[in-house]
Amino acid sequence: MIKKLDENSATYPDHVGWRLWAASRAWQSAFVDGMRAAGHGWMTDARATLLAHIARGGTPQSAIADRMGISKQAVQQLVDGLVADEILERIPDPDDRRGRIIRHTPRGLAAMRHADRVKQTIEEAARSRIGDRAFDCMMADLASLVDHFRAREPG
Amino acid sequence: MIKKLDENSATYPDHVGWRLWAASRAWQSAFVDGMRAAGHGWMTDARATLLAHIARGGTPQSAIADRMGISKQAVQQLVDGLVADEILERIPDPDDRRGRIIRHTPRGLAAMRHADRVKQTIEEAARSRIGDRAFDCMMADLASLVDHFRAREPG
DNA sequence: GGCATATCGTCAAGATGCTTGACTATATTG
DNA sequence: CAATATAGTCAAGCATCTTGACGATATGCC
Repeated sequence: MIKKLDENSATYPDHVGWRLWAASRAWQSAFVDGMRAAGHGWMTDARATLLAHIARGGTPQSAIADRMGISKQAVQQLVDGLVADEILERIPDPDDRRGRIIRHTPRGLAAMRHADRVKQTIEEAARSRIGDRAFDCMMADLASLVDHFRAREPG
Repeated sequence: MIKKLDENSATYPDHVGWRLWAASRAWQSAFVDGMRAAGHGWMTDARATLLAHIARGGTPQSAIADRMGISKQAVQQLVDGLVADEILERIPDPDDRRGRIIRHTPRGLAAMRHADRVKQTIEEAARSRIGDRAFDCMMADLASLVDHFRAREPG
């Protein structure tokens, strides 16, 4: 069994990176827990991240790898699993006969609708905790930060 | 070879969780890249996270697992590797004969001093990108958020 | 003191998520 | 048409994390 993060502070380092890590991890953990509690026992951190990179209308498999920053083979394996669980399906790309479009199955779409509700619940709780203004400010700052890092790390 | 995150936006989902994930991942990636470029080729994401949870004076091994939110066995394996690379060392805990204190070796301390500079460089760039006020605001908001999630997920 | 129970570190085995390398089929470019 | 690049796949392997079991030590209660 794994204990959750505790708060007894000593002289531990603290900086943006740590806080981002902790917040991101906590968010993801809350989401996966919420989905599992709602009957989606197949959800994992990696799958949640992958699913967050698939547009509702479908996304070329190679685009997923690019957006996630992992290898195409890793995407393939993740997608293989989700196809086996009937969450995703591969259809031929009409514009490129080499390619495949990854899109949600009906079951996957239902799960995504559920995921939206779970996310909304988590977000509303967080929003009411730190306040609307601070929350919106943080959202904007995070977006700038992401853009900043992207610019610094060229292909 | 892995491509970095790209920015061609379609109708992809966007929410706090995604931004936190992207920012956290980018920060960690920048840190690891910076350390490796500085000759610390042994640095990885998981090691960086672990090292961020060890106080300069040393930390009981079990406390690391608690703070990181992973199993004590996972911590052991990570520490094993860092001990083998002479970054960390285990010494007996004077207050608990079952326990061990994990602390930095001289080589580890040197690496940590270097890490501080790398972090500072990354942070300063980010700070100048989004502005001091927004940055400080975000730091505070992230701290609230982390506290919030911790409160929601009891041991 | 003595016993029940919990915790610390460890060994072992296994699952997951990622990597690189090699290969085929198709696109693109000149 | 030839050269080169890209999409997806198969295979093998490594890093990270998990659960289960165990001995040694602490802690709490009688």
